[in-house]
Amino acid sequence: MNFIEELKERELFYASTDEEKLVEHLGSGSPTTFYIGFDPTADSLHVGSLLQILLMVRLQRRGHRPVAVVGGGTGMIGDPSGKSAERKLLDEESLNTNVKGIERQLSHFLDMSEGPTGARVVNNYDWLGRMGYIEFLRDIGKFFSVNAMIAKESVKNRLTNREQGISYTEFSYMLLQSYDFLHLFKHEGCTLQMGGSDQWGNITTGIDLIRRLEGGVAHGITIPLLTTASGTKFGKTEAGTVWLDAERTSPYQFYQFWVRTEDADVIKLLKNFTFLPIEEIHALEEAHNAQPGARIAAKRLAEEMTRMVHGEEGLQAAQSASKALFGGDLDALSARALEECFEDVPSFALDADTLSEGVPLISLLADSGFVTSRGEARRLMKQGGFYLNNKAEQDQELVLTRAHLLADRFMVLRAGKKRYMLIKTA
RNA sequence: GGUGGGGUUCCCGAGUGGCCAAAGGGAGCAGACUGUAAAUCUGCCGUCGAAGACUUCGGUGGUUCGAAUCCACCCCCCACCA
Repeated sequence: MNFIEELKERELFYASTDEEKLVEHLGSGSPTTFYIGFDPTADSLHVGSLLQILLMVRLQRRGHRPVAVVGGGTGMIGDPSGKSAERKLLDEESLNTNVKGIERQLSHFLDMSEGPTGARVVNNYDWLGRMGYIEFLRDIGKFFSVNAMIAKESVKNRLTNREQGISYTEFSYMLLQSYDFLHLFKHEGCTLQMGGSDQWGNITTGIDLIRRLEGGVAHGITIPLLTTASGTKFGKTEAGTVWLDAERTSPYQFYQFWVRTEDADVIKLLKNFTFLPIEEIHALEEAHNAQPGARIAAKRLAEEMTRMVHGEEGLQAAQSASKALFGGDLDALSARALEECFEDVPSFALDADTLSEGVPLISLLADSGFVTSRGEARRLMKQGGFYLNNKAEQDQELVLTRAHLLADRFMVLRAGKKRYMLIKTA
């Protein structure tokens, strides 16, 4: 099975340039160098970009050579594709921090070893940053037709939008991305760019540029943008974006994110994100349909993803914490089991002396960050959604003392069915 | 630089002197139903609180008993023209 077929089978194919030639190119026996660009809008990548990373991994495993371009230069501009509003520009310092963080994460997934298929991470600021404006206009700008540029969907939307226009800066974005491709073609022998379907215009423009300036042949593949069956943004939870960095999204939270995948999405996500053989995914689908309540597929998805991102150790922590919290009777849990949860579950340290004097529950809820305000704490309790140590608690005047501790050290706060926080005395 | 249109609570978006903490929708949170799913229904959704009080409608200063709403100046965004 060739790469394109693999992508199609995994619902990861959206469009490509001449498919026949592309397949031939990739199957020639020698490694093809390909690239994907990453936006340095934060110092960590999130589950959305993970899909792109895994795409690189898939192709690298087939004996090709990945180049990850971190957009240190283009990040200063902002891609108008898929955006309805002008982007805020990042300053150089935070950009640098972000670039470093992303580089570190990419190296976790890609094989960075020396050799013909060893991955590289490059920063396009290295070539864009030192290019002069006049030089750019003369050498590159000359080859772009404004007529063609304004016909691009991404630009057209912003052009016809009366409320939100497009700045010259953003308008120039596609030139820079095209230049990236050209640069990589010349210096890295890169002949393939991949990206989300919103990148199609930018990719083809780059291919055109390579043909015109170098007479070279380059290719492009796009994959579908991630959406969920219920139309919400993928990769967001009540706590915000799901990051790959354990500091930002703990393995427990990461695991939980995947466990809660909607039925309608779970099989697609298994195909998109995991390396499980397609036959195994089909088997999971059957098992799921046979007894959907068991959430077999979602648990497997969570397991695979957590292991992939946080390792076996992270997976163990996430699973044991999940088991402890969703297992039922907290009283039966040992201090040790609770302690293990702390590594991962959001927690808050409470001063033991303060507790001896008594702490109003409402205050603790707000101060620990469990809820955003005292008003919300009251609301939560009034509506019956609050649990202290897994027992419903509606007394808004309750003052906590040492008597409320589990195993003499802990308290477990819970909102609704699934949001937990552990309070630990110190 | 000119003309016109805008900047409202997380987002979109009503509101043009008191009835406005501010319609409606979305997002979010909780409850019911469930399977840590979806859909649906219900409640909540500025802060503190028992009531009630306090802060908010780009900024600053005015007018007024009273302003998100009127006036002045300023800042920012958009469109068209130059």
